[in-house]
Amino acid sequence: MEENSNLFLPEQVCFPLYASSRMITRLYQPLLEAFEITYPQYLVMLVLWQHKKLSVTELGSKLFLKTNTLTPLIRKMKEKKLLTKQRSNKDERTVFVSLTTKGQELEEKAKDVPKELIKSLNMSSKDLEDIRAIMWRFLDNFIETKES
Amino acid sequence: MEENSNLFLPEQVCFPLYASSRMITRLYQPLLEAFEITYPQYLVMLVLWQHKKLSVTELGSKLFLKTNTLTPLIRKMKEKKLLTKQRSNKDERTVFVSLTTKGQELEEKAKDVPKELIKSLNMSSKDLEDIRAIMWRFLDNFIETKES
DNA sequence: TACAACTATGTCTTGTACGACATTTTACAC
DNA sequence: GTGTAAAATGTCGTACAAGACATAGTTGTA
Repeated sequence: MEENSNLFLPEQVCFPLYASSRMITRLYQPLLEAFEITYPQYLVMLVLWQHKKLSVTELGSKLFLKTNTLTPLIRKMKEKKLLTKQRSNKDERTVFVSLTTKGQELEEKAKDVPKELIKSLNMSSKDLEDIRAIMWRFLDNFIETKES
Repeated sequence: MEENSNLFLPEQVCFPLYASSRMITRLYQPLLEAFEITYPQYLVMLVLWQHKKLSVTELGSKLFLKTNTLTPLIRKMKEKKLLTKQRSNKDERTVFVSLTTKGQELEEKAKDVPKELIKSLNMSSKDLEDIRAIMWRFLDNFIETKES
């Protein structure tokens, strides 16, 4: 009995995480619709609201995304006039990304998004805090391991 | 101070979950490479190993995927001779999916994947169990809420 | 029995992700 | 100084993921 119970879907650890992640992206959608941005684009905004000006690679290291994903993402956000690109003088390889006035103004307009999202998750405070702690623990360890 | 700390990336709950989910998919890759399947395709296999024969919609309800995602996924897996499609006699709208012999044989070959993956996650048993419990709690509640 | 509502599947389009690889620029060893 | 490795960005191809919508088949009901 139970010989292959490790192949049983409800026993899986990663599947519910994977599915939850997609469901959460769905929950963000109605909240971000008003600003005409997607969830990944919102994440880029979060980083830029905090750091003002970053290279594509720096942005990627914070979001765990490579440039081959970021380049088209940034292009679309540039088309929406949310940000601008500027090549570095010191190092011609580097491209800096920073917000336009429109992008900066979005911060104030979107300030209730996290609260609204948390509400729609309908999870206990303890579960939320546990998730946050465990997932960051995993990510921090993941980076370390990769850099060795 | 801290007026918009809720827009601070490290304070986010969903972002680390989103990023972790992607990193885990990367960790699965080397383990699934030998079987020439992707992680979403592996999830389909998990369901079929357990349930033998399902309609596309039933498969989708277990994986939280709609048919517009599953149809191309199933098509690729059919091309790989892992499964077959069969239209129902009772209800001509319904299409059943079931494994080929090759697909069934993969179960035995892939039986160590979960163990190997868990190892590569490098997380404590407690964290793993907490994640599993919390994420399933969220998903179960998510389904309920949607069905009302 | 019509026929409208519903259901199951699928197509089409848009938007991430990401591996493989190319290009340009910089840094570094000799 | 010069060639070579390394870094930063980007292109290309493949594979999900999901909204909008189309289509064929079924069901409930007037």
